[in-house]
Amino acid sequence: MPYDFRESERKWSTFWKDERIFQYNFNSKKPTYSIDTPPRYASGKMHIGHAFHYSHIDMVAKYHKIRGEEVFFPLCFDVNGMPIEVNVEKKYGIKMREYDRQKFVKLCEEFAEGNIQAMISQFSSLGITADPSLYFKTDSEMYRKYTQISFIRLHKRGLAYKGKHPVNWCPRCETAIAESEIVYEEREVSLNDIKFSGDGIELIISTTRPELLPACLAIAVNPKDNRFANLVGKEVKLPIFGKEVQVIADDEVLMDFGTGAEMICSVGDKADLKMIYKHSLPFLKSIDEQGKLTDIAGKYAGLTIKEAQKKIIEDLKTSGNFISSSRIKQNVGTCWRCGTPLEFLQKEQWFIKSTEFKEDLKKWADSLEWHPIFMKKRLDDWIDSLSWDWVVSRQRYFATPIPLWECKNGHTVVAEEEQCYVDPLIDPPPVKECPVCHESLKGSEEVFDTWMDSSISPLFNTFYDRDEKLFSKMYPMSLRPQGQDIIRTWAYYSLLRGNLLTGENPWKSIMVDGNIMAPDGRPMHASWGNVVDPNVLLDKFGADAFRYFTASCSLGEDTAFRERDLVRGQRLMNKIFNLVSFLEFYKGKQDKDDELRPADHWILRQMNAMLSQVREAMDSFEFDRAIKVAESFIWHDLADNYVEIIKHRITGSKTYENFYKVLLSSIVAISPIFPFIAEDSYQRAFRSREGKRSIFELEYPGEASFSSDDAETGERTIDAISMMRDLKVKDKISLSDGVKKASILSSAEVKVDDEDIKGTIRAEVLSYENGSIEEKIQSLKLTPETYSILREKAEAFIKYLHQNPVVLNSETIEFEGMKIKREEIIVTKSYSVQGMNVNCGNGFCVSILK
RNA sequence: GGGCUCGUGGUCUAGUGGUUAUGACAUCGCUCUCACACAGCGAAGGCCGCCGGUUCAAAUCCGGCCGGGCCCA
Repeated sequence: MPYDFRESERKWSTFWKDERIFQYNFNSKKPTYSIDTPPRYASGKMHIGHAFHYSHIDMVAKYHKIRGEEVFFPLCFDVNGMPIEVNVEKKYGIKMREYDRQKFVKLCEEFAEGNIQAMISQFSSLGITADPSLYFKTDSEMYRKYTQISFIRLHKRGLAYKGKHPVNWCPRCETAIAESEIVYEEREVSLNDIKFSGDGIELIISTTRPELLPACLAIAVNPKDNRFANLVGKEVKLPIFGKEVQVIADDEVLMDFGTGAEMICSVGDKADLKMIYKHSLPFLKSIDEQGKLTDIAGKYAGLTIKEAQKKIIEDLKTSGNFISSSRIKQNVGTCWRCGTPLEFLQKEQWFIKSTEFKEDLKKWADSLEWHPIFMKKRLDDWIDSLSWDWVVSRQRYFATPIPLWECKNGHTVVAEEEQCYVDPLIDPPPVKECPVCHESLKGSEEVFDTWMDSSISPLFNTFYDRDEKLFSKMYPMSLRPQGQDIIRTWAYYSLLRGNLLTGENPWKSIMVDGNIMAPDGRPMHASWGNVVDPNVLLDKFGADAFRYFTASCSLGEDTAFRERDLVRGQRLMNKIFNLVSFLEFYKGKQDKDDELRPADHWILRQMNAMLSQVREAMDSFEFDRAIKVAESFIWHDLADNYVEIIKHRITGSKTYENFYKVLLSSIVAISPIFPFIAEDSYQRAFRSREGKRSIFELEYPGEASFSSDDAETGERTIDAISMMRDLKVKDKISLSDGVKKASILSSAEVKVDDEDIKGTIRAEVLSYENGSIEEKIQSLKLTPETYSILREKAEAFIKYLHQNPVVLNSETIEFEGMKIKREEIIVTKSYSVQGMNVNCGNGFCVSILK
């Protein structure tokens, strides 16, 4: 009966849950291995990318468990923020900003909660055993409390402050628009060339926004641009307005856009914003919330953007400053609701200081262990590129409220720590009135950037401020696993917050994962029709097969989805099932005493090598290497060769015991990747003797002792047997049929295990023959060391050896004045034996006689 | 446009200076063989994206180009 993975997966995931196999034990004496689980965002079903990431994380968790560590792997969900708001709007056909705020938040909470249940069950079917006893959700009061407290602490230390920063603003809806609410549209706009003049100089700039002329702060040119080389640093006058601005150099100015000179205004777009911070220019407000020009626009004040644009162009024409205009295509950010082009509007925002910690941040990042290492460079580059502090306030509903109250004069009162969790729209301020101007206080309507919540996960997980003793034991955590796309957010902000609040990095190492692409190599998009549903895969191939695929992807690299890897995974799963069936079949049928034979030593040697390679690979998060090594051992060494050789003697107790041990060790080694078949095998064939409830309560196997000499003989025996079996296949002799004679043909002595050969091949006799065997050099290899000594003469040397094989009989070989040791040459010979059907390998040939 | 990254048989992939480039899936032979036909044995299939450089020697190091991916508050 073949392996029923559906039944097995159902059974063991329930078993793990009921028996709490993966529950963290706070009283354990084992060292803790803690994982800062990415809180899964609860906006909908998990897709294949999530399944992929969490499978990797789960492999790490299970691996550390069998390495004897107490694994802290919380089950957690992120719910704050816009995607859920948008989903709720869609689901109920409502608009957030036109709906009652508290009711809307309730709908968001319910929506998220509904998804969470579905996600927990998906985790479970993937064999991901994140610990429900360590459950958290980022909108719980307990969690938000620490988001708020951490803000209060940073505020007290002067690290949180209020300043001006632009937000995307829809002048028609009169509201802030989040980045992800922006719809980019290609529109045709006018690019106008306008003449600026100064003290004996003149230059022509290009702009699509002439109405921002009154807010012009500077003219920027590229320092490499010879056309403007003599103008940098000089002052020019704004046409119409007469104000003097400086010509500055910045290498981000595009030389081939328009005339190569551009206005820096406050604030037309993101490029302007960067320039303003970079060159410390002031913020001017030339457009107001309704999209009309402000007082600084002088006679244009009160005009709409369109009107002002027309009027200013007309006036520029009159004054002779208008040179020309051309139509270009441009991506314009528009409001998702009404399609109005958005403005960048300066508003009061809360910041957390980060730019002054740039050098510290790089040092902190440097003291983390990165997997893979190149991901650190991305963070470093991000840090280097920072021009302004972290803006933490958002004008939205479903997130952690900023714990403060304001009076009408703009003074703020921040909540006391004891009040948290606090909602200033509901709860009263800690003082009755503004301590500065005695005006009444109003709760802030703003909420935190959701990264404020997510980036305290390592603090929350380690009981920061809740339990000093636990905190000092748990912090920093062992590992932060995360996606490459959020290095600049989650990793960066967590590193900043953790260090600012505790003076220490939040984790010891970080593992950064790539993405799963569609089979066509592009990202999966519903609209491209290339999405692969993980549930379909689980039903068709099973969770272990899916995990096999995820293991075969190198950490940090984007990999196209490959169903064929699931095919292979499923086959390996069945291979293991059948090996266990074989063991079970012979259980209790041992009726003779025996001794370990060379092949047994050989399999132990191979197993040791496999175990240490898998360990090294898993220690460095190289799942692909781990699965490859384990698979090759199980499939080829164990199943193809060892099982064949012991079939004739498994009724001996030592043989059986050896197979039992090797098989169990192999299954334990692979259990983090193949948890279901591993558990199933354990329960079926090993639990009654091993005693532990689950395979995950066993420890990673240690080194087995073996004799090297015997292992060598074993290897030759394996070679001889596989060549002989091959001959049987070629001669169409059934493998179960006996043969009269099996022969080893060689000119030199060959040490093999006669009994195993006879037993496996079912030969009556094994004879050693020194017949008329012709030896021919099949291939010659030099060790790399020899190769580097011989260099260009290497090929000539190899040719010489081919022509004069006799010299290989001496210890040292002289060639063009150089002496090369015989042992530096690796020779493979080919053999032929006249009149006989033979198979030849490394050092000898074999034949069989029916 | 910038940073990082990837580009290897039909498909996907291993391989960070050396000799005959790894494996999987698919394909084609031959075998129901007593754990497994979800298997075994064998075969075919590659100027390692392109161009140039360094080197006795490059899939591998360097530069440029072309194409894919992530990120750019």
